[in-house]
Amino acid sequence: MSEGIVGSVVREMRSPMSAGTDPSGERGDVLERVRHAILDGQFMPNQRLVEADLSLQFGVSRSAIRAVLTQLTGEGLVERVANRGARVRAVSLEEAIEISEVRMAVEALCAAKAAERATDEDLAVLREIADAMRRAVADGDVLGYSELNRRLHATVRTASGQHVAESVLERLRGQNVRHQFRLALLPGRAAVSLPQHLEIIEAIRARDPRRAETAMRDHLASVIETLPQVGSS
Amino acid sequence: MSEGIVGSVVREMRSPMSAGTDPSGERGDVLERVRHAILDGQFMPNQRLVEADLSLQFGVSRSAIRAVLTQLTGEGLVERVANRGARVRAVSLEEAIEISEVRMAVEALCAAKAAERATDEDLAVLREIADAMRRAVADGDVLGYSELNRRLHATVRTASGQHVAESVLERLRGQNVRHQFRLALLPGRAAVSLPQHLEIIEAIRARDPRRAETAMRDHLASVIETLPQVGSS
DNA sequence: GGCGCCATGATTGTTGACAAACAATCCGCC
DNA sequence: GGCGGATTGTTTGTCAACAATCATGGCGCC
Repeated sequence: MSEGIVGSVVREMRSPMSAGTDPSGERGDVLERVRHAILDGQFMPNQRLVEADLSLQFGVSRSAIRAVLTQLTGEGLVERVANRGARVRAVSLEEAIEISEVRMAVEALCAAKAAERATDEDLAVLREIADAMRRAVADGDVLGYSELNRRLHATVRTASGQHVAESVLERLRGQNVRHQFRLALLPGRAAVSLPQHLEIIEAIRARDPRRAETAMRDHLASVIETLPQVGSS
Repeated sequence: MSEGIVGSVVREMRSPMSAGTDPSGERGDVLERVRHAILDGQFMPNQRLVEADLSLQFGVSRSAIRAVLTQLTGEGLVERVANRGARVRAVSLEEAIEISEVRMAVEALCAAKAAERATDEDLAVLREIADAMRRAVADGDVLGYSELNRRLHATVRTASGQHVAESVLERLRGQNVRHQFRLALLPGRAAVSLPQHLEIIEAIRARDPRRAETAMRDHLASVIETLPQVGSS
C-alpha cells in the first residue's frame, strides 16, 4: 500500500476501487478485462498491480490474477520483477520508435498481400473508411479519426490473410497504444496523415501490391518522424 | 524417453520418463529447461504435456509447471485447450511459410541497421562465421553449418541494436526450429545458401544497408521457396 | 446387435493456507 | 542527533488438497 512516486508520478494507492466493478458482474474473461483496463488507461504506466487487489477488484481468485499477469507479461504489457510484484510497463520513446520500425516492415508486407488477396467486401469496407476519414477530418473529429485509423490498419491486416503477421502486429500495437493515442492528438496531425491513409486505401483498391507497400512504408515513416514530438510518456 | 511416431498420430501414453532427469539436478530455470526440451525435440510436436508428469520429471511443484505452460503458450510453443491439457504445438507448412515471410520483412530491417551500426567486433565475428561456413560446406559438416547459420542470424540481429525486432524474431525462430532444421538437412541445401549467407556478410561488412537488406531478402525468399520440399512435418 | 446412459478414472482448474522475500519502521546505542 | 540492527507489515511464491471436467468402458434396453 502507499509507496509513492514513480516515473512521472503515479500515485501508489491500492486501487481506490471507487464505485463500479460489480464483483459479480461480467463472468467474461478476466484476461480481456485486465488487458483493456491497461489499454484504456484505467491502469497507468508504472502503476503497481497488486495481486490481492486485482483479485478483489475483478472478483476472481488470486491464482487467476496470477495467471493473467504472467500472460500479460508475455504480451509485453506488464513488467514483473522477482519478489517485488507486477506493474504496468511503460514504453519509452526510443522503444516506441523501434516498435514503429518493426510495424513498418510487417505492415508493409500486409499491405502488399492485402492488395493481392483482399475480397470485394474488404475493398468496400476500405472505401467506407476512406469516406468516413474525410468526414472526420472535415469535422475536426479527432477521436473519431483515431478510431478510424485503428480500423484501417486492422482491416488491412485481416485482409492480408497473414495470420502470423496479424498476431505480431496486434501484440506490438498493444504496447504502443499510448504513444499512438498521443500522436493522434497532435494538432494538425490528421491533415498530414489523411492523404497517406487515402493513398494506402487507393493502392489496395487498385490491387497494386508494390504501391500499397510503399504507401504503408511512407505512412509509418511519417509516424516515426513525428513520434518524438509527443514526449516520452 | 521412447514415445515415437509423430506425423499423423502421437501415441497418448503418459511420458514413460525412462532413466534420466535427476530431480535434484539443475536448480536452473524450469522455464528454460522445458523450452529447450521442446526446441531440442525431446518433446515432439503434438505430444501431450501432462502437468503431473512434468512436475515429477523436473522436480518442481505442479503450479510451477502450470506457470511455465502458460508462458510457453504465449510464446507459441505450446497449445492448450480448455479442460483437455497442453501439448507441443505443431506448426503447419503454411504457417512456417508465413513465419518466414514475416522473418523476411523484419530480418531485412535488421540487416540494414546492422550494416549501419555494427561494431568492429561484430564485423570480426561475421568474418569468422563466413570462414567457418566455407569450411563446414567443404567438409560436408551439415550440423556444423546449421549451427553457424543460427549464429549468423543471431549476430545480425544483435548487431542491429533493434531490441524489439530481436525479440520478435527470437519468438518466431522458436516456432520454426523444426522446419529450419529439416531444411538444413536437405541434400544440396548448403550449396545454395552458402553464397547467400556470404553475400549478407559481405554487404554488412561493406556497411551498405540497402545491399544488406536485399541480400537478406533474397536469402529468405530462397528459404520460403525451398520450404515446401521438407514436407509438413 | 446397436444405441444411449451411467459409473469410473485420469487431468485439469481452483482454493486456501503457509513460507519466503523485501521494504519500512522503530528502538537502543554511541 | 544520527546510525545499525532487529522487528513488523506487506506482498509474492509455493504447496497440497479439493472440486470440476472430460474421456472411457461397461451395462442394460430397445
